[in-house]
Amino acid sequence: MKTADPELMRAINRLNVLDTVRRYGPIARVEISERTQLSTTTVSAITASLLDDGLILPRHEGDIRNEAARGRPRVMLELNPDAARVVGAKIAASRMVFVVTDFRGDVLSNLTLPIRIDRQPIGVIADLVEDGVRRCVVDAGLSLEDVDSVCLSLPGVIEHRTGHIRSSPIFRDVNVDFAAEMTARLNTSTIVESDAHAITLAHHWFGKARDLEDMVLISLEQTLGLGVLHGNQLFRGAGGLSHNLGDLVLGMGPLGIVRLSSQAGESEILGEQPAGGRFAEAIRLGRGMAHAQALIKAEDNALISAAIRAGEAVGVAVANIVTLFAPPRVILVGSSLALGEHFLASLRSAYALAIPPSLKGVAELVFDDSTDDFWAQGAAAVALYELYESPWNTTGPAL
Amino acid sequence: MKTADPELMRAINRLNVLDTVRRYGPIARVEISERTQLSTTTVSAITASLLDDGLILPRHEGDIRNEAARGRPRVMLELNPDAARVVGAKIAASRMVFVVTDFRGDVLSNLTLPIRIDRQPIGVIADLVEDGVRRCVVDAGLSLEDVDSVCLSLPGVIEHRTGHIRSSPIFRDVNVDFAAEMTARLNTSTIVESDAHAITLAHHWFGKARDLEDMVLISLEQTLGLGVLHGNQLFRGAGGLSHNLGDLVLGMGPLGIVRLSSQAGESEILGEQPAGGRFAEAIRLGRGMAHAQALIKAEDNALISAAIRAGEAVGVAVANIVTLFAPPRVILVGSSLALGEHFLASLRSAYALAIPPSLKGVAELVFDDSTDDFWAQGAAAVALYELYESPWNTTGPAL
DNA sequence: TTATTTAATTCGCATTCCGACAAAAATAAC
DNA sequence: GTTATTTTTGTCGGAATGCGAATTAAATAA
Repeated sequence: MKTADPELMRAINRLNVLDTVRRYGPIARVEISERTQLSTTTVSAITASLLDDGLILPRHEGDIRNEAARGRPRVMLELNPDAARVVGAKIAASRMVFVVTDFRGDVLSNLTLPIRIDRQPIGVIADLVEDGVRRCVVDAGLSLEDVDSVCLSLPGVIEHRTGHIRSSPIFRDVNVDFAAEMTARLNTSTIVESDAHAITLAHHWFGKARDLEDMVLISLEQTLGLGVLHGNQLFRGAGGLSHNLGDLVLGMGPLGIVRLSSQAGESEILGEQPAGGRFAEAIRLGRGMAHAQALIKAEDNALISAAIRAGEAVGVAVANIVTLFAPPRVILVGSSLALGEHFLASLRSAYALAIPPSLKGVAELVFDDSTDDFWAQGAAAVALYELYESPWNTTGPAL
Repeated sequence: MKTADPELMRAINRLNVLDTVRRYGPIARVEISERTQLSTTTVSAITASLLDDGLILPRHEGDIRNEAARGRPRVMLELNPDAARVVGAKIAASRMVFVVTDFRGDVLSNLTLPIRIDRQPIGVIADLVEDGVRRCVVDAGLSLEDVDSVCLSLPGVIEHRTGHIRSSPIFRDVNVDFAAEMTARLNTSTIVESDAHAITLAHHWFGKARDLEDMVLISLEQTLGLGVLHGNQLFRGAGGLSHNLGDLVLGMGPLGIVRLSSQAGESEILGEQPAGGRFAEAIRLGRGMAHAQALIKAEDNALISAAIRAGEAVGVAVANIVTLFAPPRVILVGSSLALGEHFLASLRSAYALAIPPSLKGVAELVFDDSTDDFWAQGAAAVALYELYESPWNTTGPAL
């Protein structure tokens, strides 16, 4: 257990204030005091220190005051966008998406590389990632020295704490210390995180879970992932392990184990397509779901039944997750949502059937089809959060 | 978020020291300092305060010293057993078990009431519980005024934080504020907790998880419960909700939803027995599993196949839990373990099939058939933990 | 009897947060 | 235009905390 000393105390309160400024910024000191339950004295001291470190700024321009406002006007504080830059990335099987954001998480530049990297050797992938990061940083008018941290998000089982990729559908090798590899290549602090966790934080910071401190997110992509937010924090399993939902067992059929991935995995939904055909080509390029959507509109029966089957499987899985975590909201994201109403309807009805009566109405189902940029922005948020936590001026006490 | 002030700091460190004394006591101050990473100065100050409050005692008698020990001898510290008394209880459908423990969690007296309370009105159950607590306290040679806290553990969905019983197989009513009801009746601070959580803490304190800070426990009784230990703490869901594993969906059969409880619930395993028969009578008295064990030994084919079916279902469920939490150990407890080798073997093989290859070997399966007393002792531990946490001398600073 | 070794305590310092008060900066009243 | 009022922000001293250095305590070894 971590020992509680004054330093930890300050770290906690600093993070608390900083995060309050992030969430509710521009915000006056008095309001920070109200929200954090810290005394105005303490808030003043901490904000002074944060101002001194250049992490926040007083807002002068456009002092919006109420008409009837009396007394000394509030000085609004907000994050200093220029306090840091980070890179967030979503690495998927058929594309990589990079964003550079400022200290607030606002996107400065983005870059999509539509490259199929499936099962390439680690060196090739690392080359491509390195290239993407560098190009995106240049696009933002920056140099890598200006970047404080990089967070790469990928599908699979990612051990954030150690930087290892235990297993990922896009890696041929297992148990790669990708964080160390990329830190060395970029000469910039680099961390890794599950893509599901990244999009979970994205929704907590910018999306459909800003108002919640507990929720669950399920990502339906090539891999099926899970993110659990618990008390405003990502719930990382025992060893920082992420969850691989696709491995969940839905039943023991006559042919053996039926896993969720075999019903709702991207490749299983799309099925075997004749090589060289237009559909197969679309899949190879990562446009499989978009193509499937078009085919479903044209009433392709095989695809429609696959979508329905997948929806049922996911609906049951979601119900099981809700049974375990009882979150107030479940957000579903990922490319499979593009399958359309057949998929969603069967998902909803399977969920309604599978959810135990006692939990009926506890969890709200929300569907979200964000762009890949949003995922990458979430990865950036992971990097930013670690910056917020890190002690900035370890060089002696605050003045 | 809780604001970090010196008071919180002290509370954290006090709890840390106290818990270290509990776990490793009798223990010298130097060793506490090593284990907690607190300075010897701080440990001295905190232990002085704990001694002052009478929560710990120096051990004089039988100073076991190493032969070759030089220097000033260590003063061993241990919990003061008389610092507090608590009552822990396991309330099940066909019996109630009470224990009175001292501050260390050692059992002073125990009492089993083999009463069937299934679905009785709340008043009747409360009467019986009140009676049991009072009798067990008297058995320990105490009066209720000597008891600092009572913790009642029951099956079902229990909201520990608010003291409400959301739903329980032994309650006719739902959403009962049982903690308030019993606090009023006993005139003693009373809390409620899921029985699965109680036995989870029992294993962490006294049983097969003393060495772990993360683990998962699955209880197989009338109700199927789950306890998750995360960082030495019980993981309580969003609203302090407990988990009801029986509601997990294992598959969509031709007859609709197949829930775990329909395969592995106690009543489903034992099946419909002819009313008035010996078996039915045994079930009514809570001896169903013992009876079943005897029948299985006598090669009752219906029961054997039920046991095998249940084992398969539980094995799959355990694999799914492991997929989500990746704990280093899973402890299985509960009356259903009495089904014997057929059940265990099919559980193990289903687990081996269902566990994803990447997680093979991550979790160790441990079976435990503790007495009901152990469950009740776990409930007592829940009560004790809250005492450890609570600020003892809010009356001014330490001297 | 003296030196050595280990454990525990005392003392002073740095840090934290907080309450009371004072300064700052605006509007409202005259 | 000057003064009073209101609200926000900063300053100062107090209380509590943990830590490092030095000191005391209590035993064995020489």
